[in-house]
Amino acid sequence: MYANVIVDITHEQLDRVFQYLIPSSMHVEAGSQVLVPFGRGNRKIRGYVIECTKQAEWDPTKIKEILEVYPLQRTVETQLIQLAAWMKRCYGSTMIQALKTVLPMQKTVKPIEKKYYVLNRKEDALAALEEAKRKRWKARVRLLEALLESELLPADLALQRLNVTSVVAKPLEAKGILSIVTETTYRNPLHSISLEQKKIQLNEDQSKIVSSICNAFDRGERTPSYIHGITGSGKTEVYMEIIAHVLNQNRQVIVLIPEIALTYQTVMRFYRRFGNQISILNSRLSPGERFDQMERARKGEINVMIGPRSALFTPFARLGLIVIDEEHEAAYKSEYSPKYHARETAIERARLCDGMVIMGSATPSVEAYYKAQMGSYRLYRLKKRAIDKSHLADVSIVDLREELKQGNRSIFSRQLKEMIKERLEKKEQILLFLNRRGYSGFVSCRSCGKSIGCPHCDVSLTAHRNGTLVCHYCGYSIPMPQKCPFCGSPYIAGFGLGTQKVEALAAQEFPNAKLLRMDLDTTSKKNGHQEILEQFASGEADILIGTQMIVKGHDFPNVTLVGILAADLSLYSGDYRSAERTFQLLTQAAGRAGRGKKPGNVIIQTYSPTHYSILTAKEQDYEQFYEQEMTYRTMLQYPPKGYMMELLITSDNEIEAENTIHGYAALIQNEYNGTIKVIGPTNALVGKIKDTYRKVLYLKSLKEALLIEAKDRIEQHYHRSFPNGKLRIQFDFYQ
DNA sequence: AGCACGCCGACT
DNA sequence: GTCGGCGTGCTC
Repeated sequence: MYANVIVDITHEQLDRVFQYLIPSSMHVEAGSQVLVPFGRGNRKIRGYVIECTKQAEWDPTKIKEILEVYPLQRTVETQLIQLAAWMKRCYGSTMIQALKTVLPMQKTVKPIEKKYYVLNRKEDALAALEEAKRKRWKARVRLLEALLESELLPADLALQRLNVTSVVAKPLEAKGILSIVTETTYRNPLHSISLEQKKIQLNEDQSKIVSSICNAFDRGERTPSYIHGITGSGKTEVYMEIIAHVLNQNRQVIVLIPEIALTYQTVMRFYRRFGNQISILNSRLSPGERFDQMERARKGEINVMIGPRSALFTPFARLGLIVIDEEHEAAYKSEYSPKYHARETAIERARLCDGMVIMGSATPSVEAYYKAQMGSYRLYRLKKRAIDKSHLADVSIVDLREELKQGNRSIFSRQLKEMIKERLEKKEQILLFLNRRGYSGFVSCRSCGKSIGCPHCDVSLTAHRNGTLVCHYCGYSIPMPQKCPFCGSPYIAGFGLGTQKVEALAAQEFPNAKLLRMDLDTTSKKNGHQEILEQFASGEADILIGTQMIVKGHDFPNVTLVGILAADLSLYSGDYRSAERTFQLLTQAAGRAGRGKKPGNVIIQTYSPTHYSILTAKEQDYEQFYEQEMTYRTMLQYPPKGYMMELLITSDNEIEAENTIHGYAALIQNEYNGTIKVIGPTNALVGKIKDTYRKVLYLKSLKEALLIEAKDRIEQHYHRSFPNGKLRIQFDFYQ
């Protein structure tokens, strides 16, 4: 028997599988950690066994034996490696990709342990430099000259700029001319914050849920819980009570929050309650700070980690609870291989450490709600808003087709205009929400209708403010042309409705209102996002205009009107989730109105006023939406009723990609005739990126296991025919 | 990464 | 010839 072993994930060149012989007396299994001889010097290093096989994929005479197996110990690392193996199996990535996802600390060890070369005595160095010059030791001269100039030289810089490796520095260190110093700094991005231990009073519904979940936890029941609570019903307080309960039992907690909702407000609430035992991960942290946070978690210096998707892999040894807030968020699904979903992965991680998962949302994903209905999760409901007298907003729909018939060509319907004026008089605030999903500022010709695309990718170029057209996939950029490159017509223009345009039109319509705009341009500087929200919250402006970002997680008690300018832009994006996304966006946006004690109004402007996602969003009736959506999904066997897998093939050779994917389609067609439905193959939505062709194939089945089997079969086939080719395959499971 | 191999200039 | 620095390429 042979073992396929991964020895090191920190260096690109070692980033593959090595095969070792398992001595007959030794018991080795997938997941074991082993000691193996490596390289010409047979230096002993640690490795992870990812699988055991009878197949020697290397010249058998050259395969070395495993030296030692470490007993399967229950450390966090072992658990995370097991989790990686599960991700590889379920999401169809390579083991290395999965390991890199769950063990991010290995990769960031480097910037933390920074190596420096430091000069000891100048005279010695000058003497050594003389000698080196005389003997023409070029690398040594380069190093010494650089050191005489700056005295302290980071080793990575020496390697990049001077082409000096540690081999050059070592003899100099031995002679005492320089020292090699490794610095391990501990950065702490947290500032100590005073605790205001304010006891929150839970209402009856909230405390019922808390005690039910806490009791289940104490009894050792580990079924995930789902809290379906309308916006503003106080889910966070419920989480915090349960977190406190779990912390009291000396267990640790991970809280997942989509990055977009991880606002100062939210963070402060957790700080006030749990103080210094919490830590926060976000994309603003440098890799070093990030690593430090993970290291503190491993050492048990903190007990609660709050962060986005990747916080799921915090190395807590006593993990007892994972909370997933805003469960429906698309950000919980990874875009990179392994394309894991945080919900499923959290449940598996919790299973491995005997922990529990709690999720919550006002608009659960259809997949999760289905599982709750099937009894896989315990379902709890919060139907009342936590603040007394605050009520759900009154929502009305405006048919934009009707407006047009009446001769109103403005982007504001008459009803919306009137209400805005009324609120402005009352000094109440307004949110204008632009549903821009799926829209990009592409440029097209009004004469011939052609749009200007990227020559390397199959997408339209996006117009930027500085007068250039940029490809968002590869960065290709050209100045905005004065006339159409196809027909020469001067009438080319950006198409669609941007936040800037809305701002300009609003300024025209309501000249006395103070406007604030929130989009990529105004938030790109550090904390721009935060600043704008605070400005608005403190009443510095009357109207806030923005996209998705303005509807997440921030409370504006003085907002009493939300206008949704074009509700259906997200409805026809052409995938089976578009209705769900539309419903979620509209409901979340509507939930922003009337968070304080004043009643709120919401106006939804749309061209499809009879679509069920818009009608049910108006009623703010999730159950109704769910019923209708499930009818549609059942009819077409989309998830969660059926399972679906996407196979993506990328190659710079289009014909090879085409042939291969047709081959796989035929293979599955033959092997699983009737049990797996094959759709395609076709070009991917973006058929070419950076001159690499992209072909996709969809497999649908009622049984998930069959799809995983099909994935394994395709994988085997791939390994046999393209051991190191440029053609790549990737899997994505929709669930 | 870390190690050995082999090239090539310098010293004896 | 031999010694040893320095660049390169491989590791099952």
